[in-house]
Amino acid sequence: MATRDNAGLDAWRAMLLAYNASMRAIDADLTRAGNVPLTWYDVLLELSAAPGGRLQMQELADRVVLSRTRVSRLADDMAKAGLIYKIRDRDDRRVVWATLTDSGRREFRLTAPRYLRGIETYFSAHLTAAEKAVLTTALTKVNAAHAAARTVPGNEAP
Amino acid sequence: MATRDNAGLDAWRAMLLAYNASMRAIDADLTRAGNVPLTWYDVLLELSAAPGGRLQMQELADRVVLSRTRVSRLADDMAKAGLIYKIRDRDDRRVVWATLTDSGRREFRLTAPRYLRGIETYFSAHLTAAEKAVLTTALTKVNAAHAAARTVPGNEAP
DNA sequence: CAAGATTGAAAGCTCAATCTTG
DNA sequence: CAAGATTGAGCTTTCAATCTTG
Repeated sequence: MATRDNAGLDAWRAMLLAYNASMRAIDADLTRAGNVPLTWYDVLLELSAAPGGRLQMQELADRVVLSRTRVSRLADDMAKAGLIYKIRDRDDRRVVWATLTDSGRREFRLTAPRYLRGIETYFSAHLTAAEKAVLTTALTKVNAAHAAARTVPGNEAP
Repeated sequence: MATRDNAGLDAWRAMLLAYNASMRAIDADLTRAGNVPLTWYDVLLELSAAPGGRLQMQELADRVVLSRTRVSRLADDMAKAGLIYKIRDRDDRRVVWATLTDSGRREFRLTAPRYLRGIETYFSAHLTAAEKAVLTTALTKVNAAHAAARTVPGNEAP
């Protein structure tokens, strides 16, 4: 028994291990080099990509792989470090905008190459072009399914 | 600039998101159903697969994706819950064996189907057979590289 | 009351230091 | 002194409760 569809399990197991090993190696390199931690980098990245270099806390949390709560504290720390600043919206005073400062932009430009090199060294270097392509399309489908599930929850407790 | 080799970065990004979304969904299902947390399940799994249902703390930590420290505490909690027991080796009294109890085996058999169903639902279901195969071979290569790096560190500080 | 965001308490996880045995 | 394992301290992350505004 239990010999049915090992393919899915094998793929899952491989991803689990690859993700953890690569992530730890990349993060260790960044830390060793005195760069900002990966979580901070992720925030800088998303803000850099956003129009005006700013994003609502809500949106930021959705883009970064962290809980809303965590992003709130993270943003406070980064604001204290001068990489971003937080400001309330004029019209809807419930929303808060996290905005990149010049210092934040500088830090992002400084860290990005190291981060990209880490991905290359610890991950991409071991893959062929065809494999990269398949990984991207396949895992993007998985993500799409989860994103759809978030939009249509439908299974809360009453 | 920076338009070179987006393929590796895209694949990385897709894996990051897919891993997190799937993992959270699977874990949430397990928790909601009153099963043991994923970390406990992983320990049960590795012990089940090990000859005699037992493993040194060291070996266990290597197989599970957690630090040695964490596994030590985890094993204590699981022992307190009666799922495993810890016992010193007779010959080399430095090593400790974590051993599955009957209760632990039962819990594993109970949780396994749910876990496998979670992987299927939140991950495998979105992939073709060909994609699963490529994911497995590709990511296994990544893992092999990291395993090799661990065996031959060679880059410590003096 | 609902939505956006933050805070308090607690669990998860890791690093460095320590204990014990070979 | 080195290897196996644990412990203390501290950071990270989350859940539930709270505050504020629409």
